[in-house]
Amino acid sequence: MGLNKFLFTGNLTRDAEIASTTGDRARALIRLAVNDVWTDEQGQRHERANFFNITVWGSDAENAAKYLGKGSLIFVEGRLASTEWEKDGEKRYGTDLVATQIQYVDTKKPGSDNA
Amino acid sequence: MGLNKFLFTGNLTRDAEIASTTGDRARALIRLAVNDVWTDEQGQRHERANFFNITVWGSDAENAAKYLGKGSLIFVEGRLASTEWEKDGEKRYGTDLVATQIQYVDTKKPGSDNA
Amino acid sequence: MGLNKFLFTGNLTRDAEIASTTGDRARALIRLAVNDVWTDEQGQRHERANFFNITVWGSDAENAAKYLGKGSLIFVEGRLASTEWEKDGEKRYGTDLVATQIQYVDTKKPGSDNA
Amino acid sequence: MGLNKFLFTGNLTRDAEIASTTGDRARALIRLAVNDVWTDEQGQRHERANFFNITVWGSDAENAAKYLGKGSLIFVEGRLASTEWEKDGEKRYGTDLVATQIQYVDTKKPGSDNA
DNA sequence: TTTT
DNA sequence: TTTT
Repeated sequence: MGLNKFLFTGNLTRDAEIASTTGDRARALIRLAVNDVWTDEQGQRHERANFFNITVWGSDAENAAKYLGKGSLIFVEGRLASTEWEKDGEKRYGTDLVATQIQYVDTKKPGSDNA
Repeated sequence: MGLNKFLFTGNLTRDAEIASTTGDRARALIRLAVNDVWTDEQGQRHERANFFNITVWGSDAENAAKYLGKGSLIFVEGRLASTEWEKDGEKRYGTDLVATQIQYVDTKKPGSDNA
Repeated sequence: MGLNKFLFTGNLTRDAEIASTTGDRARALIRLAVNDVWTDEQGQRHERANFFNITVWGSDAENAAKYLGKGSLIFVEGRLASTEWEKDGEKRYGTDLVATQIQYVDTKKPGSDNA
Repeated sequence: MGLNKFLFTGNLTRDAEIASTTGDRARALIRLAVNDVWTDEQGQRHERANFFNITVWGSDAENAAKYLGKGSLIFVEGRLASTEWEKDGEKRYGTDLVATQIQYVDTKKPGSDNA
């Protein structure tokens, strides 16, 4: 019921690929670099990239695998999901990013147009 | 330069507290439950809560510690930061959530009004 | 396909009421006051209320009419729709606000609890 | 004090231009098309564009005039302001959209890169 | 480590 | 007054 949304613009650091298909539902993984620029209190300019793994489902996943390559610029909207799992008897917590919508700003993949 | 934003509405699962102060800059941690309700293809209703740790800085942190208690309903906006660290010689990757704006929708803390 | 969202917290300036029902679909109108506080460059504090008419559909409309009265505090999420119409042979343009989700923060209506 | 926010992604329907400058404060107007796609209960696909006028102030206005042309894809965040005025002795009410943040997703203006 |  |  609560609002749960993320918004990114960034570039793929590798080609999008189908990671699995269960039933008829494809799942792709997108590795995104989101660039950050800021100036600190001393007026010094800084740059840093943040890297995110984003899960894409269904026909969005199939389109991503077809059209999105390394370097592609996209706008992504999605939801955050909290996860927990166990490793070596120790509980761990993490955050998953699931895309609900992708807009192709600049498709770098050969043979694809920006449609 | 890229767009990097998250938006949540949710309830605190515990009182907000100052976690540390470096120089004059306070840092608080907020533990947020964001409730999700959806109906699947079979018309079955599902509910699930997602839990997020959100870092708050400066005067926002001080106000959070003063006014936000367990159960408080807030709107939070912020940025996602990718992190990497090592444990037992193994690289791990995660995602931090940093608040840039908090709006108090319903303050549950005794002694605080919704002003 | 584009992102289109508004977010408000505010108080009703009058009781919510069903405005019409077409088929089985109810439509209610909510009149919301959203308070604004800011300090100008001279450090002077200002206050102002903004007033918005928000359209609510279906079961949300029925619930609003049942539970939301003058003074109720709510969180509303919704979409903006551009409209155009003619009056006296002159074209006019406006903006409609349509709720997609309402959270009751404080129900002022007698006989309703904050559930 | 209340939350008051809008979020759009859309394309400019014309070049951004400085509308006025008072003191040293520039004001620009952006005309945005926000595309909407949905499928109704009959499975029929619909498309519609919503058109919004957004006011931009200060250096954001100057940058918009420099970098944003017809077709540019942007993300805009801002506040809604209710307005009232009189025309022919009749009171009219409207809603203004004021940008607080603009992110350039795809700058179409010749001579500008997506920096 | 879990809120309404 | 309409963009992809």
